[in-house]
Amino acid sequence: MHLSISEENYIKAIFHLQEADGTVSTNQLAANIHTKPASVTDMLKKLTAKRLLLYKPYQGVRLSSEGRKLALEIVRKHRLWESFLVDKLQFGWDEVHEVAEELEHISSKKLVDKLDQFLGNPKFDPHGDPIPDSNGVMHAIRQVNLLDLKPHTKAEVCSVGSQSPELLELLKHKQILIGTRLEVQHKFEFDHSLEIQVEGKGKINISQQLAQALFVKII
Amino acid sequence: MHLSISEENYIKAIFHLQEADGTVSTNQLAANIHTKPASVTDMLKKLTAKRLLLYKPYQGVRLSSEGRKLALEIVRKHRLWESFLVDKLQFGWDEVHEVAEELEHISSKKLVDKLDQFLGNPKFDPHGDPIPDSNGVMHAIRQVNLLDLKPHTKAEVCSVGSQSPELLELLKHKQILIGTRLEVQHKFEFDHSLEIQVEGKGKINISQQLAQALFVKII
DNA sequence: AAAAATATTTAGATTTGTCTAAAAATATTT
DNA sequence: AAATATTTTTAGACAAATCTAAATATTTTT
Repeated sequence: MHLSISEENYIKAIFHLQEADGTVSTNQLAANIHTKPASVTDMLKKLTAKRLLLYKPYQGVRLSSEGRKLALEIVRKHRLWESFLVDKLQFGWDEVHEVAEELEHISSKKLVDKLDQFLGNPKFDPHGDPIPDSNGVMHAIRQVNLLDLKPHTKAEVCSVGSQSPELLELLKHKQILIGTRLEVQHKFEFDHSLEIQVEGKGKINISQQLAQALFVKII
Repeated sequence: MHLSISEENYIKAIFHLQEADGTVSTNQLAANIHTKPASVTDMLKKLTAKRLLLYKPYQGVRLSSEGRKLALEIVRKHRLWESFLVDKLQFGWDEVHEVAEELEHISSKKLVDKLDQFLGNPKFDPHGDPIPDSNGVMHAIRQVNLLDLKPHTKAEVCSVGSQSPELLELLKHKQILIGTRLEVQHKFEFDHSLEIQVEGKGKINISQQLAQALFVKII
C-alpha cells in the first residue's frame, strides 16, 4: 500500500487524535492538519476507499486495523529519526520535530530497521514517547523524561533511551538501574544538569545528556 | 528559494547531463527523468521564470549560477546520505542510491551540516564521487574506489572516504598515506578483500571495508 | 534547396490535493 | 418541538505536474 505524503499525514493525525476520543471529527482534523473541513471530507472518502479508515458521514472517523498498522509505521519512523537527531547529531530535543516530520515520510523499510539497530533499539524517543517496534508493538506506559521532572518529585526509573554501550557503562558506574527510585533536588540552568537523591544512596549529579536518556514514572 | 521535489529532480538532472555537453536537450532530459518532452518544456519554462535556468526554446538549456548552486546542495545531500547509509548503517554501496534519492529532498540545512560533521566531513561518497562542501565547493578530480581497480593496475592514493579516527588509526598502522603508490595483486571473491603491493614496502592485505574508504588515481 | 526526418513546443485533458460558497445534516437553545 | 447555531458534505474552481495529439522548428538527407 503506497501512500502520498498528504495521505500519511492524515493517517498520522487521526492516530494521534483518536487516542483521546476514540473517534475524530472532520473539524478536529481540519484544525490539526491546517486545512479546511471540505478538504478533509475529500480525503476521508479517499482513504476509506483504500480501507484504511472506518468512516460514516457526519459520524466521525477512526482508523481501520490496516490504517492503524500504517500509522504505527509512521510514528515509528518519526520517533526513530528524532532519536537519531538528538543522540547522534547533537540536536536539541526541542528542535527536532519539524525535521522528523519530513524524515518520517522516507519509505524504505530496510532503512528504518537499520536505523533502529544503529540507535541500539531505543524504546523511547527524546520526548519520552514510546517507539513502536518493527511489528508495531509499542510500550503503552507513558513515561516522562528525567529532564522534565520538577524538583522534589519522586520517581522511579523505568526505561533508558537507548542501549548504547557508553550509556550502559555510565549507568553501571552511577549504580542506576531500572527500578531505581530517586528524587530531583535541583535543576541547574547553566548546563541543565541535575542533582538527584537516589533512594538508599547519596546525592549524585546527572548531566543533561544522561538525564535525557532516562525515563521515569512519577510515584 | 523553495523548490518542489519535481523541480529539484529537474535541477539535479540538468546538472548531471550538462557535465558532458555543456547544454542539455529536451529529449535528453525527458529520457533521464522518465517523463515526456512536453512535460519537460513546461517545467523548463517554470524554472526559467524562477531564474534557475538559461533556456532558449529549441536551443537546449543549462543552469544559471543560482541553479548550479541549488544543484550542488542537492548533490551534496545525496552523497552525504549515501555515505551515512554505507558507513553507519552498513548498507552495501550498491543498494543506497534509491534511498538517497528520497533523502536528498529533506530540506533542513542544519541537518545536512550536522550530518556532514557526524560523518567526519568526507570528501568522497561510497562510489568515489566528490561531495560538495557547504559552500558548494567540490573537488574536481574524479577518483576511483580501490575496490573497483582491476588486478595489476598501478595507482596512487589520493583521498580517503572519511576522516573517522578509526579509519585514520588503521591507515597509520598499515602505513598508507595520501600519495602512497600501490598495485592490486589479487581480489578475493569470498570476502572482497584485496592483496596489494605497496611501493617500497611489501604485500599487504586490505579488507573490503578499508578498500571502500580509499580513493586512488590510476597512474 | 526541397523533402523528409527528428526535435520541440503548444493546446487541451487528467489527477491530486486544495480552496470557497452553498446545501444538507446534526446539535443546541429557547 | 421549532428556531437557531454548528458541523459536515457537496458542487464547482484552481494550481501543480503530468499526459496525448497536433502544430511548429530545426536538422539531415537527397
